[in-house]
Amino acid sequence: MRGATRRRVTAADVAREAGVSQATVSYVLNDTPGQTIPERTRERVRSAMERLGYTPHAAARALRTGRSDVVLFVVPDWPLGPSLDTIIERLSDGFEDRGLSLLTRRVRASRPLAELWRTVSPAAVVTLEGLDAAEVRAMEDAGVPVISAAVRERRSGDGVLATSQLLVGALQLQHLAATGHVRTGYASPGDPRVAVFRDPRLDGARSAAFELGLPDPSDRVVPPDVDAAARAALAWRAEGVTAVCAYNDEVAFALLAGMRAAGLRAPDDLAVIGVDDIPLAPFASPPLTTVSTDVEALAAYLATAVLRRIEGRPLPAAPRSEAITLVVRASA
Amino acid sequence: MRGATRRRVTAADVAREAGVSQATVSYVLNDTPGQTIPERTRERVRSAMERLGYTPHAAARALRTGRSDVVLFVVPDWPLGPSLDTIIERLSDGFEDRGLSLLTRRVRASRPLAELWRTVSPAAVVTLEGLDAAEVRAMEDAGVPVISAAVRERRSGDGVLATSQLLVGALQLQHLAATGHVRTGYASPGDPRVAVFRDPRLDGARSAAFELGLPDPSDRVVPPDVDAAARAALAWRAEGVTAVCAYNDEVAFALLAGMRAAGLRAPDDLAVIGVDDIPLAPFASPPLTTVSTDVEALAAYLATAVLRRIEGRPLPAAPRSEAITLVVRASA
DNA sequence: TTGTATGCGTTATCAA
DNA sequence: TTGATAACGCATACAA
Repeated sequence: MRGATRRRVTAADVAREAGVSQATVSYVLNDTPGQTIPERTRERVRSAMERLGYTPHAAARALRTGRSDVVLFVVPDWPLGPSLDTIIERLSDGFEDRGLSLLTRRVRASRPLAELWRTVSPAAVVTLEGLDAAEVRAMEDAGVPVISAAVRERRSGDGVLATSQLLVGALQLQHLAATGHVRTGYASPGDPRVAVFRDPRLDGARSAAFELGLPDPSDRVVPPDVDAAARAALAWRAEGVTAVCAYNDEVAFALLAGMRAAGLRAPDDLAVIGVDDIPLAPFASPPLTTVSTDVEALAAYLATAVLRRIEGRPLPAAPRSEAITLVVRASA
Repeated sequence: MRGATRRRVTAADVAREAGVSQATVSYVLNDTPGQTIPERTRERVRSAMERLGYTPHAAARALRTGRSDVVLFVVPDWPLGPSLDTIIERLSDGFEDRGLSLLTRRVRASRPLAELWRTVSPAAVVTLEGLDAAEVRAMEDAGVPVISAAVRERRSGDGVLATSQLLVGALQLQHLAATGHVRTGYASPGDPRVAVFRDPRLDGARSAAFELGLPDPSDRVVPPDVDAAARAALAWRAEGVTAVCAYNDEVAFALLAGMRAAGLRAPDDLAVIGVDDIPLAPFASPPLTTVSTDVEALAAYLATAVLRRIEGRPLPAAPRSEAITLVVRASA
């Protein structure tokens, strides 16, 4: 039986079975507007489809319409952590019932995308970073809506959601200030690729410090290594720093571990505040105080934005700024 | 300008530009074997492609060949943690230069897949769970290779990689036994959907205990909640348990946090060993001893298996059993 | 060595 | 209310 490769069931087969023309099948399949097909016929066609186990062929449809049922999600190369999963999951969920599939593609940052989207002819393109303007124009010209959650900075214009990383950093520092800290540190991740996120976060912390009349946060790299983290912690202590904003929760975990190794305790010797509120954050020792960026909201926004643009409807109003929440636990 | 939607560049355009027939373009594009095309012509065609910015249309190609450039990765609904990312990333990487795209789709367990693969006509289907046998047969009959990393149990036959979860559990318990523990516990996750992994792992621990003449591990649920975890830890202590195998590192983190809350210390009051060796494992307090399942190897195997089957070549020998490694840190 | 012609399964235009 | 029929862009059997 191997390789018997039964021919696939086509719309023509359904038509024959239902005793109608193949065009009619297409009409009832797509509820083509402007076609008046009596319920009787529709029913006949539908049951024929059912009986034969008909499934429309995506490729044929795509060839004909010039648009596939795929939404291309271009993900930059940087380590993004668990938030990415949330986004992907929410997007897929949102698309499933509309018959759209999410094609996720990690791409080395700012590599030309032309080949990718031209071959796939996606229904839309979603990205996290701000894409090259010329490239966006090319896609839009070709009729491919581009929805981008620019993380870098606020930009006006269609399809751009401003996720203010500045606010994240500011909120961290404000919390530290509110709990009485004056000299602060900023724990940057080892991986340089995340600079796109780190820079604005650090800037946010910086300006918050400035506005509060506090000294500039002292920036140090905290790599995912206990010893190195310990050294960083000690160095901060030596310069009188009493609290540090970590780039994200993973960096915070590393720092906490380093402090433990160095005999330092949080929050008394050094307070630590993270970003993301990852699932393990409550289980840190001590439980991690962090800033939650509500990726769910971001994902939800992206999903509806995509759907709206595919349907040619106007974009929903972007959430004023992401719902950024302080989650206070014990570490700061 | 909006909606000017320039017609796309087709192979015919390239042919015209290069002064050859469309067939020739196709030949050089695909290095069609059995065609002898002089380098001169090839070059002419290639430069024409370049000049016009030609990109083959995936849909048309798929329609013609009956096979798209998409590899469908069917992921079950259970929470899989960071290993999934690794698998996805490795698979995508492995496929990229072959021009294949990974289409990841989370699917509520054991829902019929027919609609999905029939519409997409993927080059192959990769799954983690054992799929319904009839469904697998249907796909293979339709010429779609199915590669599945069965996690449930060892099965013989094509395309099935046995990932012995039994061994994982056994290794955990053996380590605890080797470090002098007699009465042990098993920390199950709160989410019931992961039973597919949990059951064999627990079974593995059980039989290892049996073989060593030790009492059966005492199974308790440790939900992702500090208080509940604390209660579980106390309960274990009360029954004389001195060490527990956690279902995975996340459960271990929760347990460790619960113990801390209950004033218990690892490994003296209760030793804890996890599974997965997640990136944060070294930063646990104390650093987490765990069993690493080497997803990299699994992913690598899956990737080459897919490629081989697509090319119609025989499957590589499955790794005898996954390279399962004990990573000893401080918690057990 | 290259070109011609055909069909893959759909959708959409136009007649009937 | 429905049915022929012509693309869509490409791969390939066959002819030249």
